[in-house]
Amino acid sequence: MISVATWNINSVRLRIDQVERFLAEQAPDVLCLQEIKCAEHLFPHEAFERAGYIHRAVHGQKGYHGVATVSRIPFRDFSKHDWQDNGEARHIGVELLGPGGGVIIENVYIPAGGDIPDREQNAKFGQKLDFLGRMTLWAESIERPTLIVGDFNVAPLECDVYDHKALLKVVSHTPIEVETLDTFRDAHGWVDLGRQFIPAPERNYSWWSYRSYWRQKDQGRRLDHMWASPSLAPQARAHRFVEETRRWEKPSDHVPLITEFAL
DNA sequence: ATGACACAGGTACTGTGA
Repeated sequence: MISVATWNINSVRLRIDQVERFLAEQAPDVLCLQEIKCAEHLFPHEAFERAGYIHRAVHGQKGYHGVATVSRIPFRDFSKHDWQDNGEARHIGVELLGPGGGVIIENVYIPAGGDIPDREQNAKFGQKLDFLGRMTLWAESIERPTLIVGDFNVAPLECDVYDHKALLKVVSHTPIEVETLDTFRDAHGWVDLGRQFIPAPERNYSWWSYRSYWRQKDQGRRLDHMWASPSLAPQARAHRFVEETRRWEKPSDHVPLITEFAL
């Protein structure tokens, strides 16, 4: 059995103690982090080394964004895509060796997309849709069993937000984003493991704003996802959101997801 | 009602998140 986790940590240096606690308590074999917010030379390699996560692939960037995949089972660096073609560090892919050998794990941080859901008025929104468009072209040619995880910054289903009607014009839940994400899903037949194990319309939010009003009212969204290739999905045995981390002191605004595979 | 918070960089305040 292999377990894989994903977590938008919102600064890995600020929250390295929480990462260590999570690794000690949940013991995933692989952890994919987004928004590490540092260049690779400032990544806290020592803490992961001590915890037994001796295999690491870091695609960092000064100040913003940045992703990293750490593991106690061997992997090799597989790919770093720049689906915006602007130099931002939003993806890293690894290939598992040994247990789970041959499986590709893609760790992605899809752009948030700014405030206004209109590419004419807001270039960032267009960049988000174009990022998904380039991912779709890429997905059409995938030939390996693949798990893609991360902060997708889209809550696709009505039950993935606290108020569907109120959020139809809010970036992360607009119809054009959902359609664009659906097109990406269909390009490879990705299986949404979150909804395979926690079927709609059950609540399973992964993100709550830092603004206290939204937190107190449980106004969350499901922005983080784990999707498996059709050939890999049948091996998934369990899936959970570790919601308690959102109640830790000085938490990330996202919580981790974990999937266990019979590999 | 779309406000409220939090991070890095750098040391006042901006860019970013979503």
